[in-house]
Amino acid sequence: MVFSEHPVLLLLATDIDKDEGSGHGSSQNHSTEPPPMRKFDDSIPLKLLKARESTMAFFRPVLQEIGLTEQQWRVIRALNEHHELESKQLAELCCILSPSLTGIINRLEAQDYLKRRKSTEDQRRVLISLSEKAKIMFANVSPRLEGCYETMTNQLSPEKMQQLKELLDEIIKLER
Amino acid sequence: MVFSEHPVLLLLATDIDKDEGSGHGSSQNHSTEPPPMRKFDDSIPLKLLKARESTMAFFRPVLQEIGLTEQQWRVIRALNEHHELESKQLAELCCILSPSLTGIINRLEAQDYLKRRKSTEDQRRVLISLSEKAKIMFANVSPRLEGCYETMTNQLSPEKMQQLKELLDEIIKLER
DNA sequence: CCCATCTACTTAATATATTAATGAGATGGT
DNA sequence: ACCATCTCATTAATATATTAAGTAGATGGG
Repeated sequence: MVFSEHPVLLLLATDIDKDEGSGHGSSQNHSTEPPPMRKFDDSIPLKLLKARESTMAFFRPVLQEIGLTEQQWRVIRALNEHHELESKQLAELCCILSPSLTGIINRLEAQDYLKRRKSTEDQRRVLISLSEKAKIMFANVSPRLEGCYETMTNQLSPEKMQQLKELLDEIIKLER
Repeated sequence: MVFSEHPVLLLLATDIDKDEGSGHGSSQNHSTEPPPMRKFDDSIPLKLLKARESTMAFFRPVLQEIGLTEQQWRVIRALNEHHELESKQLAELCCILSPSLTGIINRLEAQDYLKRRKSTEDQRRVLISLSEKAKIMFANVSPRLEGCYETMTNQLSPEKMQQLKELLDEIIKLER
């Protein structure tokens, strides 16, 4: 994997106008110069973005049907496992920053999907839990989503899915 | 100014009480009961989200330093490879929907990072290309980002990275 | 040529992401 | 008890994501 390149050469390279017909016709490389920069769509962050999109496509129809966003469902799902959580804990579990979570909680509360109360020991903390309505909805919807998950897993193959999980866990652990 | 925070990714040692399932403790399942649901953070979409966050942590400091967002950089990077693109093509390459792209282009144009012109044959199409300022900036910044990429790759191992790419490509191909 | 239809882009409205700042409440040292 | 300092949640400001609606320009059939 070579990343080193001369900025100047790079600039010159951009002067080569590629025809832009939907395909990436990169067949005209006549130079014997150092390998060009990593191609745009070879980037891991971009692939992770696309992959996430592909997986969400399996679930979106169901969520859309019940009128919940991805993030709202993540919050409800986390609360289903933990009964009651502080805002901060919820944020960590759901990978949602606190300021975003505040709005999400407000909207879910307005729909009677959850309740908030203040901790008696520490008045700063807000404790959040599911309403009965949310529990019932969850019980109805989650089997359908599990079905979607199974479909997706089988379409790739359970082995590859497992392998992917392990690699993702390693990436997640990386510290910059 | 702390990036290392991203509290979202530090859910390693959260002292969130575990057990407490609503009545149905889940250590052992009856064979007749429906299988317990997948645990929350075993979900592939969530892992993909976290993994993307982890990878972006390697690049964010550099982007932040030059005052560009992730999406803005993606656009500039794509334009660096293709010289001139229609809005629609750019959207597809960058995985950004048209309405978002409109705003991103406006802001980048306001900073003199790119130029837009209308196609002469088809007045509907907008053609976008980098300004000289952007090309120079790109030439200066991209080597640093390539360095970040290399650091990340080595930290995981190039082999695993390659393996991950292949699995992600398979996921991306899945059709719902 | 006329018109229905389609396409590319934009606008609008709402939800979320991100960083900085604020306000109420806890905490420790003196 | 007093005060500087922290912490948690929220607000503010800006950028993006997402769906729906709108607008101008192409396109094909009658």
